[in-house]
Amino acid sequence: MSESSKLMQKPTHHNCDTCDVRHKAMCAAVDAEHTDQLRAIVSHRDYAPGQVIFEEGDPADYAFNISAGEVRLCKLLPDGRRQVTGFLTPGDFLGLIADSAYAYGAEAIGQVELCCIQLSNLERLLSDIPPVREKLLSMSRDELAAAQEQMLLLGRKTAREKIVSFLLYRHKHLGRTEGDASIDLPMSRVDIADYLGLTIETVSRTFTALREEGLIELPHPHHVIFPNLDAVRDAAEAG
Amino acid sequence: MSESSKLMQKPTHHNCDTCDVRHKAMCAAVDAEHTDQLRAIVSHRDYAPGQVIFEEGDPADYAFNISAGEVRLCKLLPDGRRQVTGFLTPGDFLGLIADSAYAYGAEAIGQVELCCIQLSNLERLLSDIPPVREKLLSMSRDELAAAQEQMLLLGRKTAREKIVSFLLYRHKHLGRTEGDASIDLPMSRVDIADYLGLTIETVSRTFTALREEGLIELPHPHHVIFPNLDAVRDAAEAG
DNA sequence: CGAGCTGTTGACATTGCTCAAATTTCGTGG
DNA sequence: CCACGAAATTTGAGCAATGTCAACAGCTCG
Repeated sequence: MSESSKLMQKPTHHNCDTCDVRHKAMCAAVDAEHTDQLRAIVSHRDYAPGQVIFEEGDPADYAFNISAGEVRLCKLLPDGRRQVTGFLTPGDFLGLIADSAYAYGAEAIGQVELCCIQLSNLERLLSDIPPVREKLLSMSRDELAAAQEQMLLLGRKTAREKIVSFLLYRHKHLGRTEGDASIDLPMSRVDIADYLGLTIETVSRTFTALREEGLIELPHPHHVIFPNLDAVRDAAEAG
Repeated sequence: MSESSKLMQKPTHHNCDTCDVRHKAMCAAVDAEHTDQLRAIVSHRDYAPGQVIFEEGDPADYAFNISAGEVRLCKLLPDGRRQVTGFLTPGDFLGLIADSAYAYGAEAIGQVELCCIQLSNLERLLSDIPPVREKLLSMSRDELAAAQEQMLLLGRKTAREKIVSFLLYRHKHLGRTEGDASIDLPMSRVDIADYLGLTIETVSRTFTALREEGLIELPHPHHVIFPNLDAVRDAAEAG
């Protein structure tokens, strides 16, 4: 199924101590005393835009943490219809395993850096350092809550509400600085459509409609400015 | 928000040793030596059909295991639109917590029996018996994989495919005996519609269409017979 | 400068929704 | 066991949101 893993660029070693996302990632639960053990078992890999990290159903050998860039998770139907089940950002854990195979495919959106851990090593880490398992459990709890929220969006929100919810989510969780009322959308319209259960045309038309109403500005298809954040919040669920 | 928890019927004590679902539930990871500890902290409660177990946003004090019956998980939009994010069956864990509040509401579908554990006790159990944390992690992995699958269904499948996938899922996971090509649907059409992101009319019409095509028999709205399981499987994702 | 990709816009088709009414099921009491 | 009323389900007719197909525009890269 996947030659993809062989296409990975060659491993490079980075330093866990200076890792930008250490505080957000699973590794935050590794105390100073075990950092050597952690450093010994992780490696780093870079991916080019669009590159496949692994495909759904591939035998799972590694788990990953996102160090930089953004990753899309995809599930496919036999006829090619695609659902993007999530976008991962730095600090997120990557590698949901069901029956020792990946439960979704993962692809780099832009340039991506991953921190890789072989599963056998991860399991040893989990038994050696109880807080890591706790951290992982708490992270999957959060992920599950996010999945429930996404089901509500997919099943019951209108196209407009889907787009607005998506934009607000990005702003809330990935806003650069406190006062910055703007967000980047590194992914394509196809990715957004497949994430929200829409077509690219509907996504595009909805962006245009929101722009014409003055709810957003679109200086560039991948950058959104909110002139009035509260007005956008009103549009999210109030119909 | 919720007077519901006060409406619970009075706790009764059952025996963990004779528990029907012990092998499927979280408790399976509790070894014989710790069963006393387990028995000491669990209680049982019964719920009548339709009764609210807890609501989304309620402060979370208890976690549950389903002992008998079926439970629906619900999320609501301010205007009343509802998404059923899952149906839980005996052995399932209930009580996803985000920020010390329940992430969804839970309601009994038919008569339900729950095994209840106070969260503080559950946490003690988790630290005392490492395999329990492992089991819980593995259960939430499964749940997350199921959630991804449901996103694919909600975002990309047609009404017909949604219904067929739903029926096949029930058959695969809840079929009574090996050869039994029939399933029960204890929940209402409203529940099914809200689970699949459809309206009750569409659900009903789709059932009728499947019946007229001979793919299913409907001796009763809550019982489905599959005269030819393979034909149904073909209809699931092949468009 | 032209090819190709991504995004936008337009015209039309269709799935699934809305509103309304008929029918079946089910609980209750006689 | 049967009758009655309420609730759940099914069916019908028309409609609207969103999808499909097609053309066009803007940008990037060679």
